[in-house]
Amino acid sequence: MAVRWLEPDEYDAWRAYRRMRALLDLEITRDLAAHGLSDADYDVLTTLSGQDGARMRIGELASRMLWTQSRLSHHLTRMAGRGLVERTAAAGDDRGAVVVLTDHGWTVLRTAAPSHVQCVRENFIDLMSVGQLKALATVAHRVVDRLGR
Amino acid sequence: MAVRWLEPDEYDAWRAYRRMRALLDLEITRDLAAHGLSDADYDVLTTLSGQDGARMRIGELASRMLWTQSRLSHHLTRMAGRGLVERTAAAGDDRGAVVVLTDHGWTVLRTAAPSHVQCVRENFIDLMSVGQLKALATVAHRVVDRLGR
DNA sequence: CAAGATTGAAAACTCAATCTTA
DNA sequence: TAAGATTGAGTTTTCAATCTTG
Repeated sequence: MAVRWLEPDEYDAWRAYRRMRALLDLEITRDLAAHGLSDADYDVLTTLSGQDGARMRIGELASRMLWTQSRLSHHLTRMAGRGLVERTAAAGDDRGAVVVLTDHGWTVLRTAAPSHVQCVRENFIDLMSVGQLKALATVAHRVVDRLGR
Repeated sequence: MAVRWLEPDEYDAWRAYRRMRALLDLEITRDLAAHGLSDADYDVLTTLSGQDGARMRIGELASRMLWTQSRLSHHLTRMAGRGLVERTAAAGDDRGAVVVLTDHGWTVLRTAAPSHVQCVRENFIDLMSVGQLKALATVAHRVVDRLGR
């Protein structure tokens, strides 16, 4: 099978995409660190905050975040230790567990969010035209449709 | 200071972008793992392979990859242990060190590359129109210009 | 036995401290 | 003292094994 290597334009786009990601990640990490949060912490907090009662089954949270349950379990232990979340029993299934955002978790999230959103805006969203934003969204959705189970 | 939250379209694009990244990373990781490589390994190998003599000063390699020297140093120790790269002295500066791709490193890279490129093609590049590819590249370059040093 | 989740050990990454030469 | 790089300790992530309930 002959390999179809990337054309110059394709290779350039791929490399630029990779570099953008890396730089944006560094910037976001820096921004969140100022509020005492890691990227992972913030993902957990925002994902929970979007749910009714800010609570979720652990397995569901893990699959939503595309994390392994093991990773999430370890991470929740640390976050619970800092008072950001709490583990509670699942109603109707004694095997299951539910994580809930604590008041403190809410407070920290609300404190960090404005600066985070501004960071995303300044360094990503606001650098695009409407057409580019739309192109990005379209492409992203196609990739997600293809790879998302 | 009032926060400019993301508009629905912006939020959707941001979320889709994040999910695309995560899924694409998982797929690429899976593909490379079949050849015994991590994403980090592959980045080191390809970056080195693009240089004259497949050799680079360690500090230069670190900054090119946007890694800390510490991370790279630890990683090179492991890669050297597997025979993928070799540390050598830098000509003209006895403080410096140079990493070189070994023959084995080349072999592994050439073995893994075709499948990796196909993975990137199938799940990313080939899912875009020419216009979308161009939009992506433009945006990525803008972000890189803004955040890169 | 399968599902839901946790655990412990090993690998990878980060951070600050250290070592060596310019 | 600064530049180039490595080291060790602590944290996070991964991988496989385990525990508990359906």
